[in-house]
Amino acid sequence: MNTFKEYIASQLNSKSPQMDDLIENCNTRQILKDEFLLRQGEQSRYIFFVEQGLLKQYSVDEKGKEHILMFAPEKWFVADRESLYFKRPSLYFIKALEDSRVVLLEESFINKIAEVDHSFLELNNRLLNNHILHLQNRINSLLSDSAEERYLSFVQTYPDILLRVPQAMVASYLGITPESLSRVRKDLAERNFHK
Amino acid sequence: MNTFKEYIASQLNSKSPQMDDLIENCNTRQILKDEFLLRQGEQSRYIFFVEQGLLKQYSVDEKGKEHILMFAPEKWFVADRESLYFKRPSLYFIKALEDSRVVLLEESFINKIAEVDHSFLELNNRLLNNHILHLQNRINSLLSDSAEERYLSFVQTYPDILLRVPQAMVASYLGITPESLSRVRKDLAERNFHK
DNA sequence: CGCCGAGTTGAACTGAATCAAGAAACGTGG
DNA sequence: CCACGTTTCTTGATTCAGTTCAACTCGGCG
Repeated sequence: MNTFKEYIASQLNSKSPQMDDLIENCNTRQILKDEFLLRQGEQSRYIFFVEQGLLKQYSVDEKGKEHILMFAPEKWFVADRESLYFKRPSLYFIKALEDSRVVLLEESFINKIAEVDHSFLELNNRLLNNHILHLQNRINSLLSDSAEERYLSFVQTYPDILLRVPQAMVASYLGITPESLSRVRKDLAERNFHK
Repeated sequence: MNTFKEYIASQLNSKSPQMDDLIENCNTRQILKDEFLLRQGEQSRYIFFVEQGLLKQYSVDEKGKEHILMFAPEKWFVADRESLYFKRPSLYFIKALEDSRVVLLEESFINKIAEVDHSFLELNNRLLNNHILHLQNRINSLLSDSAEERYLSFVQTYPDILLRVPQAMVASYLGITPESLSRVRKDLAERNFHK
């Protein structure tokens, strides 16, 4: 098991029956590989928490090319905050890369649970701050680093995800073509070999 | 005038003398062009609110090249959340591009003011969400768009900043060289002229 | 005047994209 | 267990967007 309830319990030191109630009232959905949780143009109503499986958030440009904004494996949250929070049609898709189990959290959930347990706000804040710093560092990496450097730090940061998704998706996350990633890997392998 | 107090008042509908107290107890600093508010390697203690002037947050890579993560004009917040929130040495610099007046907010300020006025958490949340969506859209733009497209959307989004900073800094924000930006602009001008 | 920083322009170069073809890996049904 | 098609990955040849480096222009300002 790897539930939302357990995750919250592990992050918060307090417990209460009312909180358990709230958490158990959330919708949990079992979804299949390639199912959508959100489509470009739709308005998103939920923050998603991944209990099991793997999601991707991505955009599709005019030429039909995918650009992956994030992968969300177990214990991660994904949301299109622009759509959810500012009630605008979403620019992004969210789709399952594996059969997954996902908890759907309405926007009001945060407020409700915060009423019951004030330390939850602390957690929420930590999560938001953490998200921001990751995005910031990714921007910095896109501005500063070569394709190879970005690949290496991806391998460092997400070794688990590397093994779970096709190479072409890693390329899309890094902002390069699958062909380029293949060559980057070839170069690295050769340089490693000749030591 | 263009104070932090006024800004908060404009964003919140409630007012209280205790809140005014808290706000007035914050340090405000007058800083000169080219002064630093944060250096790479230091640990940041503050969220900065710009009352007047203009800041930039940026990194410097091994080759000494600058990469601008954000500009912060009047009424904006800047912080290195990685450093502030997670107590790590900062990867970034924050520096004044003009003589500026900046309010220094300690991390605890958020908690204190939230105790006094609960609707402040709402505002804090809106700001964090807003920040996240901007970062996300910028990543998407770096993944999807050409230099020219990124320049055009910069012009759209920050027409004011465009006029206040040297072109080379816009280039650094966009992730291209000053020479490239010069050529992008030339091309745009020519294409506009021929019809 | 003459200098200085900011911006432009040119020519050569390079990292990554594109297009096209082939090789491996994989699952599925016979 | 093999034969099959499908999706994934690699490789090569070519093109292209953006970089690099160097020289030059321009406008302000002492």
